[in-house]
Amino acid sequence: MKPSFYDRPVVEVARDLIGCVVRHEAAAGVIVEAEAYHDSEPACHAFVGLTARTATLFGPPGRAYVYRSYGIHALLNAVCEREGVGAAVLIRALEPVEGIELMRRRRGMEGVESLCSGPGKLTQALGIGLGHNGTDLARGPIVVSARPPAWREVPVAVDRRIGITKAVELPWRFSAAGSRFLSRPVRVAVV
DNA sequence: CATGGGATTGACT
DNA sequence: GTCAATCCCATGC
Repeated sequence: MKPSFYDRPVVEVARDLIGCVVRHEAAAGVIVEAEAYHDSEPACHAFVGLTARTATLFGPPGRAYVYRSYGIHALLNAVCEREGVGAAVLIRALEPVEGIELMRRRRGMEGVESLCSGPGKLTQALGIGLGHNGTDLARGPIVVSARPPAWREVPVAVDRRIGITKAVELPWRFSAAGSRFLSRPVRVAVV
């Protein structure tokens, strides 16, 4: 997707990313779950302002923000809104579509449903690491591209974000309604 | 300079 | 359901 796609309110981008494809080398999947984060609310890393850690978030839209979570996992985000605003969409789950054997080897499991059903799982399955922080999502090596025809009109469910302790009430989690590949079930409404 | 806390996962009771 | 693993970085002394 072009940078202009990401240079919009982060909640809109999160919703519109459902159904888009993430590829890294020989592995690819359709985004079935994503969450929005914005520097105006305390669950966002950028809430603390511009620091070494958040520099990518405040940078130009359309880049990858990759950080280490719980000392173990790498989590992938797409930086949104204009430079100077700290906002990003966390990619939380993919439906695997290509390189499934490679994903199985990297994850050490068989079931397709568990290969990319979580933000730390999908980076492991796709071979994404901290070295990808700041890279361009239009140029690669991680590439996000438009919805395939079958995903053009996918119904999107809305829910509260997962795994956070602040601003838990915001309905900023989006997912492909009824998908078997989510990190956790949806509790609320469908748009 | 020391410390505390995660946008998680997988193993275990 | 509970819990440990593990490390970067923001904060506070």
